[in-house]
Amino acid sequence: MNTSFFSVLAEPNRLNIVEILSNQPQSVNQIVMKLHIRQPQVSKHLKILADAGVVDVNPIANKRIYALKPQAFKELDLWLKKYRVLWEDRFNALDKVLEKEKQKLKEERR
Amino acid sequence: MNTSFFSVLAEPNRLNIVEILSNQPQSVNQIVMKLHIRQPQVSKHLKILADAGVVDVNPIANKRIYALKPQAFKELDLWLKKYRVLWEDRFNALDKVLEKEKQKLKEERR
DNA sequence: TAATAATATTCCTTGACAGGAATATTCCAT
DNA sequence: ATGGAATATTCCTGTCAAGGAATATTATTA
Repeated sequence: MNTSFFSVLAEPNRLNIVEILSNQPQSVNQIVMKLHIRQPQVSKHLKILADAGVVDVNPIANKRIYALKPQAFKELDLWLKKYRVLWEDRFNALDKVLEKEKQKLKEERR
Repeated sequence: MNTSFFSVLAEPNRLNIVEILSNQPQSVNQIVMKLHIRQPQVSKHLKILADAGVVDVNPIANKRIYALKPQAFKELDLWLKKYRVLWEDRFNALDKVLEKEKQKLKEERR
């Protein structure tokens, strides 16, 4: 996992755009109408999202239909797998580590 | 989902710290030794991570053991659920939307 | 209590990035 | 080819966040 996915979603308007596109692919103007920013900013954000591989474009007539790219989210899901043990593991690894640290301290003092 | 989780992980060193902590909770110095930045920066990044609820601290002697907070990752997982249909759905919604847009255009021309 | 280890904070500077405004580009219909 | 609709790009400015350096704080040990 690299940081580019996180950094593009760190901008509130871009996260909004992603949420909007999660309903269905749509054109720039459709997105503009659902946000409180102007068209040039939306185009800029879409470019950043496209460069990061989060969305892609399909031109239809003189409209451009933006859609989420499944691969990006698939990769995030894969990355997140590593962290599922955090809450799925029934027994808490933290307690064990802390206990071990305390033991080490005691031993050092002997 | 708010952007704070994404924005804290957008910084490469912080993402590194998270990956390091995914192995096990550990002290500031242990983290410093595994990165190429100095202790004050690590402390700063840890503070940002803590403020965002991604990590928390347990003091042991004069060390401070940082650990990932499961809840943060659980929330990301929950958010991501909405996007799983993107690659799990066998039939591709994009094609349908594009087809529909083309239809609309044709109808407008009549 | 003084010294030291471990960690946190402050101040400063610089670079990146978002929005506004204006303009450019692309595509389509006539 | 011309006009208009849809979208993209450029330039500018202000803000914010990261790193460096120095220093402060906290906790432990002697």
